[in-house]
Amino acid sequence: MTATVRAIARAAGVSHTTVSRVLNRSSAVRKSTRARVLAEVARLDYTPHHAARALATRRTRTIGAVVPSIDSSSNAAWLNALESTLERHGYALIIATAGFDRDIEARRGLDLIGLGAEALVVLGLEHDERLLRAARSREVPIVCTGVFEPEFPLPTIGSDSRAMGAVAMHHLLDRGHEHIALISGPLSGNDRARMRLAGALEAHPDCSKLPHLETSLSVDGGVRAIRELATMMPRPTAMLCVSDIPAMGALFELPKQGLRVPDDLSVVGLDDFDWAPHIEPALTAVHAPNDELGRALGETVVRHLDEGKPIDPIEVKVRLVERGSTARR
Amino acid sequence: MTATVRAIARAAGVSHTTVSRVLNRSSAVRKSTRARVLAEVARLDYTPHHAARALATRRTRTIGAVVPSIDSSSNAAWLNALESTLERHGYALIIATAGFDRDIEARRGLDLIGLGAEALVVLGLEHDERLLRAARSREVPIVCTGVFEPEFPLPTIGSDSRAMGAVAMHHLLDRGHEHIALISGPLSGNDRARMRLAGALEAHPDCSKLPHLETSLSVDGGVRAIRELATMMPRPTAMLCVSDIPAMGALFELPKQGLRVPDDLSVVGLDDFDWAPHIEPALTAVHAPNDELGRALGETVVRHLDEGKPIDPIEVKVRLVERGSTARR
DNA sequence: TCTCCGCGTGTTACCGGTAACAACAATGGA
DNA sequence: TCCATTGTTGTTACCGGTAACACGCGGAGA
Repeated sequence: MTATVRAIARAAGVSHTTVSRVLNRSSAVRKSTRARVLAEVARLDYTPHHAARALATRRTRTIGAVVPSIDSSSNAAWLNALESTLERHGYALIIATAGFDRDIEARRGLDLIGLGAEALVVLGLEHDERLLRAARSREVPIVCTGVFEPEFPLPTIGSDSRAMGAVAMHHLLDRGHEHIALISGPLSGNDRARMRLAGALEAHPDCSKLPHLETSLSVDGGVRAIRELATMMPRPTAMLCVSDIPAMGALFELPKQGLRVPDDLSVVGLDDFDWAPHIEPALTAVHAPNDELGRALGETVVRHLDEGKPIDPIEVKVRLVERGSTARR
Repeated sequence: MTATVRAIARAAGVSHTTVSRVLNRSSAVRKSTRARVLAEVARLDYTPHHAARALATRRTRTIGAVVPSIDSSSNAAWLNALESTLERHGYALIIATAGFDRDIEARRGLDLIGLGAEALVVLGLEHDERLLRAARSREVPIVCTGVFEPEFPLPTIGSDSRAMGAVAMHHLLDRGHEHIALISGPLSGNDRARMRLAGALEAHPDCSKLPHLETSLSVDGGVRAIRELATMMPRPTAMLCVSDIPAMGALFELPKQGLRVPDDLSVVGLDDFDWAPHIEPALTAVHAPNDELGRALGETVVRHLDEGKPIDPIEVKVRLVERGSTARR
């Protein structure tokens, strides 16, 4: 029932090609013809049929992203910025969720390629070979985000996960802490978390005996981790949270366990979410600029698709923001 | 370069229609033929061309959602559940962000329709007439979410925003509070917030003189609201946060202003995010089940598109969870 | 034996755009 | 006056699927 180029053409008394030309400014059209066509376009409330155009041009102007879940603060933030950036350039974003399962990630990635995604954004470095092969053979570029590894065969756009861990660890070491507990979410299927953790450990001169608590990636996970930590003897003098999400739970639970921050225990987080400056005590954290990340992703991918520029790795720099949750030992 | 039905057909020595039939089980195909075709499909790594299929079938199996932003906890949560639900039924979700601007929302909604979205999910009741008209004329169903209004001309799937406000207000009234401050994010362009607020006010016998602080929808907004509230004379004995996001900031800032919760001031929130039970004191809040909402949205839309069932309004029930942040006056 | 039916398959057209190419008029310089 | 060039438009094919229809064939029933 909806108008087509041919319907417009008939109404305006021209050929359907001329209508297409008017709509795409692809070649010269007489001013009067153009006006007549545009009038009919408006009158008949014409909207181009995306699938038809995609079929003819072999361009969908669609980008795919596969993430573990939409509703984790860090992903949501860069996805949001990515979507806005793409929109400004006339691209759409399709998001698929895959949890932390590599098989599912591959399946969803293949779905997106099948849907016509012209580029794929995925998290981290580890991906199923089937997905990589399919993307290569169909010439769909893959961008790995949430990490920065300039030597990696695929382009990475993100922050140096190892450095994030290391910066946080150095901060604690500088303040005289040695016995430092590490808290992280699940490491399986999450190489970003593993790299953050590894970066932190490597920065410690004697990392082999640092306690590491692996909990769920939730506020509640942080709470449970602290209950466990409270029983440790000797108690660590500091803790490093590989994600801010459990850090929030930790800051809530520590006082309940009779532990004052930072007097009894210093706490440092990675991510630096918006609540970090306001919680009591304010959380010292390594800031990961997710907005900047989303914009960088979008701009780079668009420049590649529109102008053929290569997708080069980009490091989104992090910085430590010192607040009240850490103190000299 | 990628394989097409015709390429498969040539390789398998059949017609391209037969290949299509094998892939869609649309009519009987001899077992041996079927096997031959499937072998070639696998060998040539064939993937259906989505745009071509969409053009021929006039189905895209794509749903659109227009939200203010992806990275607000409540939206992210139901979007996540919606995406998973749709995926299970073979549908893709395209998310567009529009802030709280009705014009932009209309533009982005039209974009999604142009992209071939078979249904549109939008937040709240107020929408640009152009968008509604376009959806109607193209027979794209629109579902309003984040609200429940059975009498509204468009189907609504969500929680009764007024009731959320009312439940919270009654809780405070029951505990003997009368002088109750209301804190909300920006009301402009956000009818859900306005309805929550209205519901709360209407539940109060003498609502005309209740103070209302409109701040930004952020933790920082809550902090600033409390700084303002601390100067009020006489000071309210309770506050009702129309969203949990500023509620977090409020709970952080209140002790800094020398106000103890709940002794000096009771606090109740709407939404009940995951941190609510863990913050100190634990936040009494009206729980909005966003996961359930996302699933309900997905199932209903899919049932409509796949089975022709009507999209009926669905109320996602809320409940008050009483915790430590509210007390008898 | 003949007809009818259903199964399996191919032929052909169509979905709604874009693009290569042809056609034709008007213009301008030789 | 003639030809090359430019500007404007139409013809036709094609992108990669799906679907209506036709057709040949074998078996069942009359």
